[in-house]
Amino acid sequence: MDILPPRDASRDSTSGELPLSVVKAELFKALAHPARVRTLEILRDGPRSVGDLQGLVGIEISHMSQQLSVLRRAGLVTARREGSSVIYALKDPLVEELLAVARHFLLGALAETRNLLAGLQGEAPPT
Amino acid sequence: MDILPPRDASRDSTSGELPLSVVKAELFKALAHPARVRTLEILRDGPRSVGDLQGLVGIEISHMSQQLSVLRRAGLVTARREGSSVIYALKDPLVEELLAVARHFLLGALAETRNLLAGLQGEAPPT
DNA sequence: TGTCCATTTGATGAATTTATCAAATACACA
DNA sequence: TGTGTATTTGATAAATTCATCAAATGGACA
Repeated sequence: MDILPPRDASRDSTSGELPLSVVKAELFKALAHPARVRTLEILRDGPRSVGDLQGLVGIEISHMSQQLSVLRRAGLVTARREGSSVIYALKDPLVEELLAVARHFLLGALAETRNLLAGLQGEAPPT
Repeated sequence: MDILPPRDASRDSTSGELPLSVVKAELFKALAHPARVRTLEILRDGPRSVGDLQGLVGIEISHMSQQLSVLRRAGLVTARREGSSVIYALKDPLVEELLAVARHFLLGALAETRNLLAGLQGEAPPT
């Protein structure tokens, strides 16, 4: 991680946003895995037990539990115990909105070129 | 990365979204670093050269260039050469919206408890 | 052409994340 | 209490990302 220098407060966007950008990065980090995104997408349709999620996401149960703990720590989901199983749910409707905005952005990008993954454009800087 | 199993298409959210979740995760990965988030926040206020960004973000120039290449590959920013310098800009207004939604989510979470980083809650599953 | 400035690329070690396995914990129920 | 099911935790190797340095590239301009 970077060690931030004295800090240049000359611009507006530089003031008071240093910690926020770190926290935002943490949030995005929590979203930065296919299994976690899938999990949130599934939870959009309603609460689910760990076992259910595991089947739908298609990863090993202990891995599922680890991913859920990442989502929990980021405050993206809540968990409540129900009998012998634990039921997870989205914590905030803004999580759905975050996914929706991401989807719109990607669809827009796709409409224009098709290669976020293959990376044939946006690849090299202007020459 | 996970190797996805045959796939369970019994639920709606499971159909046709497997690749999208991977691409979304790529997008969030591109956002998952404080320097990159800062960079985008700065670019909200208008286009900037690499040198300017480097000063404002406060990381080494070659590191700055690397981070910009991550943002470029994710389609979050555009670059154009102007004389001897390269000017970066946000590519899509939805990038700003993504940051705004993230901020709202975090402010909401903060209002309720204060520990995404320290992780004193959302830490343990229900017992 | 040669030199300077701006930016990118490549190489590399350190740090972090991912995926897997084994073991622990929690609860239900006989 | 003991057994079975559900979930979490801990350990660990493999993969990825980060940060730093040195070298390469591109353009401006003398």
